[in-house]
Amino acid sequence: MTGTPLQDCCATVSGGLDESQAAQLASVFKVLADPARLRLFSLVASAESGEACACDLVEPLGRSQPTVSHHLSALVDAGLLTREKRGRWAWYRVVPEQLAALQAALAP
Amino acid sequence: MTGTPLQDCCATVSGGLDESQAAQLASVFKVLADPARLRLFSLVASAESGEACACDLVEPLGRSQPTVSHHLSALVDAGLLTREKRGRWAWYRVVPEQLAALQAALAP
DNA sequence: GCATCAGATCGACAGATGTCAATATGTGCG
DNA sequence: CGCACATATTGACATCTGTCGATCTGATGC
Repeated sequence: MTGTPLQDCCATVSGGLDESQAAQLASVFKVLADPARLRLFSLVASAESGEACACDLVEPLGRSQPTVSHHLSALVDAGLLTREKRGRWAWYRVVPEQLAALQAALAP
Repeated sequence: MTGTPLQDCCATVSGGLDESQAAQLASVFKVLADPARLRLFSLVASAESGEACACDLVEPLGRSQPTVSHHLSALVDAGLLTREKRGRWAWYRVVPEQLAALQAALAP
């Protein structure tokens, strides 16, 4: 889970991926392939202000605080979210570029 | 892994998914979250005729025949590919609707 | 300094997953 | 029928992964 940009350009899923390209793309999908992370991501994405505090994510997810922190780190490592610590709190925002890159990878 | 259509309409990732929606969407991502399956899918997607025979997929993937068959079944179960048996051979095609649904789920 | 709070990290553990060898199923051909 | 071939299924195994409780790290406020 590198967080590096998904591809230089236009290496879509329909193009005959080699093993390393496939591994890289798969690693990003893997992060989204979990209900907890998917819900965390959607919670951040649907935040009014464009960002969400970790403290507001534990309760709606219904999982322990360490688990939420773990999943948020995975989303950050995958380049899907950014984390900014302000005082005691951690604020998360979506990375539209990575979302767009994923979407592009699925384009025929 | 049901293969049911991904959503009735417009339940994007940015909309506050509930647990069951998230689980369903995650199960499709999970199938793509593996290099072997991603490469199989891209091989089928890039086939000239729009379909590919399983016999032509084992060698380029570099994995055993049972493993390839296993992954192809997963892709079919997820609704990403269809399988048609003709004689001794099995032919696979992509399901554009499911691909489009996935793409739509990532739309902001 | 000290107590408190938010969040990250660690350690452990049950359950899921990818892989292969062996075997089964089913199809076409003499 | 009987053999060869293409796939699918089964069983076993090592590895990965999600989860939690306990603990550590920092920041705030008295």
